[in-house]
Amino acid sequence: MGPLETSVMQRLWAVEQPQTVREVQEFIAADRTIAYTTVMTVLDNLHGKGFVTRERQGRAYVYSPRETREEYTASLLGNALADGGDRRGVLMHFVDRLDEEALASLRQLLQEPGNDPEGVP
Amino acid sequence: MGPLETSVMQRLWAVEQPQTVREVQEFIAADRTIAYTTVMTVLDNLHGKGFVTRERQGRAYVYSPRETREEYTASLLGNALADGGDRRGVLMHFVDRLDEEALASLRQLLQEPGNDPEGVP
DNA sequence: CTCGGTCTACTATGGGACATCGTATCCGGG
DNA sequence: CCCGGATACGATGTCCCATAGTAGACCGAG
Repeated sequence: MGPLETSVMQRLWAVEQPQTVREVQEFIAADRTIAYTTVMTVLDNLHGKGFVTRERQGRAYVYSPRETREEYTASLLGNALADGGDRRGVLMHFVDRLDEEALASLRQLLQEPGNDPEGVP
Repeated sequence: MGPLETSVMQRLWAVEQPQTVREVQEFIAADRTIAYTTVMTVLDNLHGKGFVTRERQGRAYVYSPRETREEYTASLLGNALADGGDRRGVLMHFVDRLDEEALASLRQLLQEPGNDPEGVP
């Protein structure tokens, strides 16, 4: 995903409402000049790649992210872990580099019996 | 990192000894045709990007990965986590999708007091 | 019903990274 | 000194992303 595509996604993630091309364009245009059609093309590409969904509202499309930013990032982590070598080794280095805040989150998340407590069907 | 670069890295990771261009080329040539100079260029690029180190052995270079595959992957995870939104949210989805084996590894790694147990300065 | 503005669809162009390899050059051993 | 293998350098082709113009569709106001 390129930098402009990333900017667009971050805009979609930052607001709750689905956004029109115009809204996204105006947001990015606050920082730098960018043509309306450029943003439109990017949104169309993102739609083609399945990163966003869109729906007609009047004659315009409104775009929404398919996943939340956190879900998307979690997918990235999952994919990287899946084909990045020995998983235990990867996780070892990964937690080694986490700060205390992240470690605390992780410990808490792992204690909660999110899935099957001691799974007896 | 492109597909050929990935192949080359995986070869370097798969063996312990530093590899010459020739050795890497022969390995890849087992699957598909590839010119010696192509592999050389890729290794040179990887060196330029800091993914591998090299050292002269006679008149040839021998190449070694700078990091283990697991360290490298862990870096990817760390970077993705760092700029992927709310870290707690990301971690939540991440652990949600892990299988039991990975969860067990993580739990064990988090119990070991790797850094400061209940750090009192 | 027609005009004008807004939106989309299609097309095109340029840059950068990766893949690919040829040629020129260099160097050590026989 | 000369040869074979290695490196250095550079040239192309391809693909993706960024960028944007133009043409056509559509809707609301007179």
